[in-house]
Amino acid sequence: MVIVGRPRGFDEETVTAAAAALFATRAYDGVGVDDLVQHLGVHRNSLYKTFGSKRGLYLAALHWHVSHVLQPLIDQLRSGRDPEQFFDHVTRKGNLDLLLLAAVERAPADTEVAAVVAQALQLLEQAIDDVPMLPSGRTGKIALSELLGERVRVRALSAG
Amino acid sequence: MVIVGRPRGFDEETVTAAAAALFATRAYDGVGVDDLVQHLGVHRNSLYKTFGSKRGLYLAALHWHVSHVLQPLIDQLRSGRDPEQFFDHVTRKGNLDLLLLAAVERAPADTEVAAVVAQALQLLEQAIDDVPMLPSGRTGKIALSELLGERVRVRALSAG
DNA sequence: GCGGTTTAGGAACGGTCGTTCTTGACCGAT
DNA sequence: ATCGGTCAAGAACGACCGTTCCTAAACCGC
Repeated sequence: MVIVGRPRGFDEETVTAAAAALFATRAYDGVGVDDLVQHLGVHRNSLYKTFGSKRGLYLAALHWHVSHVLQPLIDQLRSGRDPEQFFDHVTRKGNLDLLLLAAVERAPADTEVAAVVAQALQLLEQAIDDVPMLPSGRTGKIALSELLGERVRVRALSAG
Repeated sequence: MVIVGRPRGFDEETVTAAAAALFATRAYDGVGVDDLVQHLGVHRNSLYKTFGSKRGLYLAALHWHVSHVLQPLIDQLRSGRDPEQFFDHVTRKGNLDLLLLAAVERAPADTEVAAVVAQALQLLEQAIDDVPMLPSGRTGKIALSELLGERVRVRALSAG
């Protein structure tokens, strides 16, 4: 495979990460392609050439979020050091927002999103379940629900 | 005040309830005025005459949901009988979905929605807090978070 | 009946959506 | 230098959005 033609002036992963940040703030339909073009600094044509469609970019951003944000947090939790910091990163900072929005808003309308969300939730649940010395009677499922709900509350109150 | 003119052919509260049901399934931007006209059986002009705008109808639906769905559930919980049924109505059935969507998706973009959501969450939290014989160490805040998160999980997995 | 008022029914509006097309600049290999 | 290819830039597309306007029908008080 020989590279031919003008090289692209943007880094695909950087753009994907920026898209993830944007999709984490507003609902899918609330983020226009114009917004993406403006915040990502990449032209429409390049976006469509690279990701195919707005949905393609969203799916790429969601996958990136799971593997480059959630997975490191999971790894950190599994390392056993500072489980409190995991809680903080997830609830206080917005590291769960894209997954949360995807679960609540997109998943019911997009089976592919639903599948990614389901897998991510499973990963999180399992990781929490494997934490030693979890208070008795508290499964990973319950602890994860508490995490998600806590973030819902914080997010809802953060505006106004 | 004397009534003059053709009487309306629909019940305002029935329409509001139907709108609430619709807004509970999809995101705000995902529900078009055409959808509302079709599912509610009321024509555009009447909707705009009655509620002013799509946002006005949404706010009416949200208020109705809080006072006619959540409040009765709260009252039932406070009555002390069958607290398990409260949990079931809220998580298994969709009785929390409109509030959940409003909290996650609308509240950050609409301060009036945020205010209604904040008050509703406060009501729920207080009601749970006042339940006697709550397991020690479990505040209403934590129990409500768990409720919300559980519903997020169920909702995300219900599609696909 | 009649006049006044409100609803019902659609057509129509400007704006914005996601997407595509057109044009020219750019780069690597020949 | 030239050709083949990709990229950048912006205009343009049809479709749909929320909203408004216009006309006819239905009802009340007189």
